[in-house]
Formats: sequence, structure tokens, C-alpha cells
Amino acid sequence: MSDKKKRYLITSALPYVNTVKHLGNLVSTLLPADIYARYLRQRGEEVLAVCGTDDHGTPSEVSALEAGMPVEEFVEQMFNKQKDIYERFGLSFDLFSRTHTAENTELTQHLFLKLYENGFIIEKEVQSLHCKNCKRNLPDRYVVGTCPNCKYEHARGDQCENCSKVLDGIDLINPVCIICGKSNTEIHSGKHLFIDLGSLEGRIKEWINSHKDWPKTAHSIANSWIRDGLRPRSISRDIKWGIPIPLDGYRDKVFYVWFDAPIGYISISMEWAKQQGDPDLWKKFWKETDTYIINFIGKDNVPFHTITFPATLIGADDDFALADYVKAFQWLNYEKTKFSSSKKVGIFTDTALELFPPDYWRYYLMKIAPERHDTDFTWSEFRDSVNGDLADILGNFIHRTLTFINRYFDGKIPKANALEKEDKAIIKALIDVSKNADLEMRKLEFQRTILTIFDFARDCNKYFQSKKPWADWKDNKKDRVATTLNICAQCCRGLAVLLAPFIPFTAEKIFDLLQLKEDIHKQSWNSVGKNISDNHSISKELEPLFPKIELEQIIELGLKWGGESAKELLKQNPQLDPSKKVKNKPKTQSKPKKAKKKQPKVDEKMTKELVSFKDFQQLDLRVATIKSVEPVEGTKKLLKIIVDIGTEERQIVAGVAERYKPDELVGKQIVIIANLEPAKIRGVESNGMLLAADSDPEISILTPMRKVPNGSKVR
RNA sequence: AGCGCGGUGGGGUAGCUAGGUUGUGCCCACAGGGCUCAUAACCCUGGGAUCGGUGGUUCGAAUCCACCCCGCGCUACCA
Repeated sequence: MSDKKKRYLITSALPYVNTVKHLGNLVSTLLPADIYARYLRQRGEEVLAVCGTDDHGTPSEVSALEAGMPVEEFVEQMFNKQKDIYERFGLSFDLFSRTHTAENTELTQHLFLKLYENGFIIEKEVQSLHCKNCKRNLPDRYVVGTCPNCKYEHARGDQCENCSKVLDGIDLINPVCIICGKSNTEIHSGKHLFIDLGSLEGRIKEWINSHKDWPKTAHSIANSWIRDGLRPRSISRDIKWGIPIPLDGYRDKVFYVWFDAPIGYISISMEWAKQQGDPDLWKKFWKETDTYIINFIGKDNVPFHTITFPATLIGADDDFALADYVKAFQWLNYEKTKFSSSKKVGIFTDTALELFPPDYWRYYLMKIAPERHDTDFTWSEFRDSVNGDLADILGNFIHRTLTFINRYFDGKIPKANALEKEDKAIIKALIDVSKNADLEMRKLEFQRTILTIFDFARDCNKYFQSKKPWADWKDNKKDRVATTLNICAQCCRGLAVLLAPFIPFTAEKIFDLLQLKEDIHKQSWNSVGKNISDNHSISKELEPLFPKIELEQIIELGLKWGGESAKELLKQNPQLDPSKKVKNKPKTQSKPKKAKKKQPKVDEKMTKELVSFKDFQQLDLRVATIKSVEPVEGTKKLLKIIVDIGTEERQIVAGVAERYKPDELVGKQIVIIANLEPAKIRGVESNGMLLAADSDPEISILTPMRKVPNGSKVR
């Protein structure tokens, strides 16, 4: 589909900067983009793959506020954190940058001015909610209030969850700002800028219709927008954190984050060009028609990549190329429920890396990539895939082959002799799989590619089984064993080359074991028939490529992070219950009675619901040292306390003044909840809460028994 | 409500755009057997499904059409 093209430009939807992303984010944008880029590079194509964080907008501001940091600093920190995670996942972007850069500011402003000159920008008067307390304009998502339609009291500004009516923030009765929790809003009205999508509709439509090969969702969502009629879309916002609008009358406003984010694809390419020492290098990717451009996105992102961003480029009329292919993914669910960053449901990329090697995730995630419809991550299936496909099929084949070569041929690839029917068949299968996988990859069919390659790995085991080299060796048919193992070794190499885009770390390891010196990431798929030369020495130190995941481990993880599949496994294997295990332990000790005593007695008053370990983990308990204390004026109980929590100083307010004098607290170490949402108590801001035992009237502040560094975690 | 996606043996999934030896393929689970080189891995065989329902088109439908039922998602700043 892209044979006439000379080079490829790959973009992955820019992950929003404010939180660490979950596996759903990874699977529909970053990971497939990386895999496709790796595949193309192996094929010897000229590729530029760019990505970066999407930095601007209200959510960043709010998250920064919550973290008690200046936005710029917060965003920088989160950018670095995300970048580091993606590197550890082996994501091979030519540049992973961000949208808060000089390049993006300049380009966004430039494109806007072109749109303005060309008459595609219109001005309109808009009303919006303003929180007088936060001194901030409130996007619809940041307001809750009573629904004017059904009177539901917790309707969000954009939509009522109860009656599902689509709302405007200003429609809400008794609107409350979710940032400060106060109902202190007023309606502001002001001029805003809109991009006139309607007058660009014809050209957008033409472009969409000329690309029938896109995934179904991409088309249906794009077409439904067009069918409903393209209305002007606001591109200005009354916030501080963003790219300033270079137009008189609007200089106190910034661009809507979705205006500048996709422009980031181009500005990051520009940054990349500068780093290459040729500042114009980006132009051939963006301004020449023989580049094939692919956007990797989730389905929610379709409108921005098929309507608004193309509209920007078309309207600016500055010769920027539009995408050739929009690879839109559906959703990945977590154990039948939605992944949710805000509700902390699911597995997040940083946690994933702590649990298992990146290739385990890369493989499983692409195997279940939601290419056709929504799919489900389950712990149980994750284990099945890793153990079954990676360890038992792939790992086992390679391991048994290399073990034989070491044992019988002193670690040297033996020479193949006369070929029999099965030998020829498996060699043909190897060539075929490289061709078929290549055809599927060209169509960006990731799951099919994986299935094709693993079917071949199964064939390899069948071949090994049918040739019985262990039996031949006993029968003294050394030549025959040599032939079998030579062919198996070629298959190992072939599998490594074919799987390199998907599981690059393992593929490298296989090349290391084979002691092949060439760079695996430059081996094209049609090189898989290429023989490793006779007598080539392989490594003598073998170890399993994929340690297996124990059932017990997966049950524990499933229970810890939440998941029905683990509960189901536990039902089938009740002996593996982690909680029971703890109970069993005392039996082996000499004094089981003592253990029993330790069990907390359920006091009648302790009727609170059980919480999961996960819920408990959400509390960020830290040790802090009290720096200064002063009473809050006009109150009997409250003290304003400044504490040092290692990374920063915090102000907290505590109701302990009746039992503690300010002087006796200074210098003491205490325990605080560091991630409690900020609150104002008697007008004084409190960013945390100290822990104290409360048995009215006595209050005892908790303090660590030994001195520990400030910021130490408490659990 | 509208729109989108899906409903295929116990679980998962492919096949459906161009209807034919298709109730067929694949993975997992299950049963039996083989092998014993390998990470208790590998290989073979087998059982198991009115292909959501009803009606239609057709010589013939999982595949096309109509209506209905069920699940999920979206309705525009969640990938």
C-alpha cells in the first residue's frame, strides 16, 4: 500500500503529561508505533518516529497545584519520568520530546497566523464559568453542580452522569469548582477564537474519502462528524499554561491544548532535525509527497487526527503533508472494567516495569491489541501467554536447540547434510513465514503478524520432535543430527529477526546466545533464510530466556491490583490463598497460641468496611520534621505547622493546640498523609494531615521510634 | 436517545467487505496417548457449538437483507 513512498513518518499520540500512563495508553499508541518503526528500520527504510508529552492545558495546571509545584517545574518532572519509563520499555522514538518548547510555540503561532490570514479564524463571544476563589476560568470538566434537566446534584459541567444530557458548565445550578470545592463562581463573558471547520469541510472530506483503507473506527467516527456538519471549534482558552495567542485582543489567552498538541508532531521533528545537525532535515518528511505518514492513536483521538488537525494544516496552506494512514485502536479494558487514571484502576506503566521484564508486556499487549474491538487485559491470560507462548513454545525451542549444539557439537553449528522431506518443509516454512508476516505488517496487522510468527515457532517444535535428534544420536546417526540442528539454529535466528520489533530485548539476547555479531535491528525479514555459517561458535552459557510466572504470583498480583481472573484462579486453587498462607505459617512455629493472640480482635466499634491493600497503598504516608509552629488566630484548637518532608516544605493545619504547645513540637518527627487533597481550614491552607491517636480528651501525635530521613515512606 | 463496536464449542479469538466440500482455523482449558532432548516443557489423537433470536433472499448463509434481543463503548479534551 505504500510501495511508491520513499520514507516513513510515524507519529504516536502524545501522552498527556500530568500522570504516569496505564497499559491502555501504551498499547494503542506508543507501543505499536515503536514496533512499526522498528520493523521498517529492519527493512532498511528511512524512518522518522516522533513522540512527546502533551504539556499544556488545565489538567497540568491542576495536577501541579495538587503537587504543590509551579506548573513548569511539575511538567518538566513528569516529562522526564514518562520519558524514562518509555525508554525502559524499549520504545525507540528518534526523538521523544514535548510540546512545551520554543519550536512548538513558534510553529503553532505561525500556523495560527496563516489560518488567520487565510480567513479561517472567526471571533465569537462566549460565556464561561469563573471561580472567584481560584481566580481561574473553569473548563466544563472542572465544575460540578445540579443538573438543570434531572436535578441530579453531582452532574459534571460537560455532561450529567445521571440523565446523560450534554451540558454546558454555565447551565449548572449551584456550580461548584472541583479544584477548590467552593461554590464561588460567576459567569464571565469574553471573545474567543474559533477555527472555521465548516469552510474547510470539502477538502477534509475529500482527503478522508481518498483513504478507504483505514480501520473502520477511524472512518466511522470521522464520517459521523462530517455528517453532523462541521461547526466552528474554539481554539482559545482563558488560562495561563499554554502557548500565547499572538493576536491583539487575545494576548492574555493561550491556545486550546488540542490546537498545539498535534502540531507537536511537526515541531518535535524540527527539534530532531536540529539535533541531527541539519535544521532542514524535517522538511522532507513533512513537505514532500513521497513520505508515508502514519498516526497511531486511540479511538477517542480520531476527530483530532481526521478533522481538526488536518483542518489546521489545510487551512494554513503551508504545504504540510497530511497523514496517509490513521491507525486507530479501540480500548483495552482491565479485567472487564475500564482503565482509569483518575480512579487508579488498572496497571500503570511504572508498576508494570517493576513487576516483569518489558518484553513480557510488549508481547502480551500486542497479542491482545484492540485492533478490531475492545479487548481485555486479565492477569490469568497474561500468565498463560507469557508461559505458554514465550516460555514453552519460543523459549523452549531455542533452549533445546542450543543445548543440543553445545552437548553434541561442542557449541559449533554443525554442517547440514542431505535434506529430507521434513527438512525442506521447515526451511520453506521459514521463508514463508517471513513473507506472510511481512505482508501482514505492511497492512499494520499486528495481531496477525504475531500469530503467524508463533505458529511457525510451534512448527519448529514439531520439526524437532519429528526428527528426534536425541534418538538419532544414540543410534550413531551423527550426520543426521547435524542436519537437524543446523536447520534448527537457522530457525532460531529467523525467529529472533522476525520477533525483534516486538520483543527487542529478547531478540538481542538470542543473537547474543548465537554469538552473531551483526546488529539484529538491521536484519531485514527477508534475510531469514540466510545461513549461519558452519562451525560458527555459539554461547556455552545458556539460561532460560523467559522465567515463568508462577500461579501463586499471578494470584497475588491479581488480588493486590484488582481483578476477577485472579479470584477465579484462586477459587480453582484455594491452597494458594495468600491470606491463608499467612495463617498457616504459625502452625510450623512452636507457639501457635501466640500467633492467635496477635490477631486483631474485632472490637465492636471497629465496624468500618475492609479496604483492599491497593486502597491502603493509595495513602502516601511520610515521615516529616516539624520546622515551625504557630497558632491559627481566632481558634482554640488549630495549629499551623510547617514540616519538612524531604523533597519540600509543607504547611499543614492540625487540631492539636489544646494538648500541644507550639514550642514542644518544633524539631519532632511525625507521620503525615502527604497526598491528602488540600483543604482550607479557617482560611489557612492545609496540604496534608498529621497522624495522632485520639482518645478524647487525650491526643498523642505519632512519632517514629528512631530518627529516619524526612520523606521516608510509612507503611 | 443517537452513533459505534461486538454476540462463533467451557474461556478467548479468526472467518463475514467479494455467500459454496465452513460448523471450518488458531490459542487456552479438558480427556487419552507418545516422547523423555528441553523452563513438569514438547508432540499426537479425541470430546465438545442449533455460528444471539426470528423471518427473508438463494440451489446453497456464520457470511447478504429486515426486524428484534443482549453486552460494551462513545456522544468530543480519557489511548
